[in-house]
Amino acid sequence: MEQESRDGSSDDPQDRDAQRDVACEPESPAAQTRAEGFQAVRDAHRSEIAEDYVELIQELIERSGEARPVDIAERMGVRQPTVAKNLARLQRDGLIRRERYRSVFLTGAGQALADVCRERHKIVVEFLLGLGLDRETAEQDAEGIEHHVSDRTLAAFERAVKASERPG
Amino acid sequence: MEQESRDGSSDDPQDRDAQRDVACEPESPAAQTRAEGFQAVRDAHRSEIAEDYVELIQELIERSGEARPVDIAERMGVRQPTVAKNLARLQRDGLIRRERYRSVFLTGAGQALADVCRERHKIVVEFLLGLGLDRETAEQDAEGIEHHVSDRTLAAFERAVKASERPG
DNA sequence: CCACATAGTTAGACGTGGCTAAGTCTTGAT
DNA sequence: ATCAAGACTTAGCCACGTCTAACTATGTGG
Repeated sequence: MEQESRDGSSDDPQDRDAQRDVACEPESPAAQTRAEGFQAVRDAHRSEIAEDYVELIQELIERSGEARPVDIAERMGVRQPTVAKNLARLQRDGLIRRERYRSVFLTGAGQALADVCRERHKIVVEFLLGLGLDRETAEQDAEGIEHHVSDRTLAAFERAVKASERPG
Repeated sequence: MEQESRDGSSDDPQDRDAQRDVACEPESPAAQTRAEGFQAVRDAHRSEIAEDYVELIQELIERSGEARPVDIAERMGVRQPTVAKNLARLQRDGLIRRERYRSVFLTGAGQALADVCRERHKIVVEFLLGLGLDRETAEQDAEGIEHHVSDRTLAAFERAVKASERPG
């Protein structure tokens, strides 16, 4: 999606900081790590919409037999043309299948992504509930948090949930 | 093919609305709440950049006496023109002060925002550390998570941190 | 069979947030 | 005092994700 021009090349355009001495320790390896963190957050943002949509589509299909753009729009809190554009991107990325004026269906890839997201969402919600939060807060915060939870952190959440489930 | 998979009846257009009514009563309140959640996430995204920048600017000023665009760019992992654009928006929004070809300074509002963000960041990191995560994972995940933590959830995190600090 | 309501699409605008290329300003060495 | 290097800006590109307005398709009912 973004520019792929910064991958395997030798000339690293990012470290022109050889002359930075006094201000911030030579070569600042901390800055490097930090930059990667921000990069990861930006990457996560790019997949958020896809994840939210496939998760919702899966749920709609299960609950009512089909996923109509108008229902997606209502639940996402956006207008229909917004849904149309986003669905076009999802289709381009091979996550959904559709025909004009018809409902939306998940491809194998879309289904797989939806499964992962649903599981992760469930863990995050249960974890937050375990912290003593009310269901609504847990659900809403999970919506934002779930896309930024690394595998390690998710595992830690799961551990905590399991631990509180059998407190003995 | 999938069109038939909704419930077995061929292409009866009537059961579409029938199912809809059953599955999610008109004007469904659940969908409403959900939509608000997604809206909140979108709102959070819009403030993320501002928060990350003021936090970083505050830190740079404290550690080296000034915040130069080139250093911001390095730590954010983006190019200088990107920083320039974002700083222009920050200035427009009254969070920073600057003159051409000079370093950046926080306004009162920017300082206040930075303080809040720093505190919140600290709580989230400590909370994640308390879960048994290594520092690097905690820092990186906190970067993504912190912008999506409601006051209630932050309070719950803080409680958990305090509880584990004095384990009894 | 036609008309109307609703679902879906298209076109076009706007702001964000990345990028490169190329220009301008500042500053420190000579 | 000059001049080169590095910091900063400008201009222009692109994709995303939102919107409104207006058009088209579908299908129900008179």
